Amino acid sequence: MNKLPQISEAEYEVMKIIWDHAPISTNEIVALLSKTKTWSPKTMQTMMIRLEKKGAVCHEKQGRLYIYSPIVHKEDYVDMESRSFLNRFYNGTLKSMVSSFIENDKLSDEDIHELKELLSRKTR
Amino acid sequence: MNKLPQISEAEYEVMKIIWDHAPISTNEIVALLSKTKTWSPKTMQTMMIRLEKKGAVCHEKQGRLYIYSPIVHKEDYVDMESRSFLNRFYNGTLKSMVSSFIENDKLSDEDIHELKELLSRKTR
DNA sequence: ATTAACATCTTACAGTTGTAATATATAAAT
DNA sequence: ATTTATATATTACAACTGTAAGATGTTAAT
Repeated sequence: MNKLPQISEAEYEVMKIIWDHAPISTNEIVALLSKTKTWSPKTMQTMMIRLEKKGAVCHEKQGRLYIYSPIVHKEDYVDMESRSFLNRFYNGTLKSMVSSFIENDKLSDEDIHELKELLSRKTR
Repeated sequence: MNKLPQISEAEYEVMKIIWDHAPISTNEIVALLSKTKTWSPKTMQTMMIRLEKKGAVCHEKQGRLYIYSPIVHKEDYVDMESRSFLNRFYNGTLKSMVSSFIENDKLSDEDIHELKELLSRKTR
């Protein structure tokens, strides 16, 4: 049961690219991130280095280029964050969160309908 | 639409006490926090000062004692954090989160049943 | 009046994060 | 061979966080 590293918000944006496109070179990461972020390539590179130091990703060399791959699994990470979030704000349960959303009218009738659909489908 | 301050994880623990017990003195905050935290009272006081600087709480004096009250509303804050969390990890929708929980078998039959209950109650 | 308690105020310090700039090494171009 | 381009490595720096310790001021006790 290896503990997952903590990944900052900006680092997480880099992780998403790596998860979706690994194995992927530094340049490709920069190109993809540039589509949505205004960060300097230097900044992006700092993220990659930090992610590697944290054990979230690794790289292999291809000539002098770095090719990155994830070590941490996305599902595991999102899972951990979700549990942590629910613990912090909703007594640790999804039910509590959904309940609160309903109470505070955060959900449209449409949303509620879709959720019921989802749940029904699961109960065979 | 005043922007909410960012409140760190440790600061949030202090906020919870203030939300639940305001108006509340420094000493009472320390006493209540000590039940679950091992922090030094100095540390707790630092949190209070930072929360005030951020505009999350305010105080009035009673003799030389400080009596704290929240400025930021808990609902608003949890709301913001929830939206932010969903955006980061679940495309911004609760549906996506619930869906993922179902897919990954994070929910017991019991949980699913209760959720359906909740949702049904709301539809009229 | 002094002193002891104690509340608040000021300062500290290292780790993380956001956000790069500069330096170095190496491959490509001429 | 030299210059140029470019990838990686090193360094920077301030804000935020966790975690307090020490200084100062004020009330309470003697």
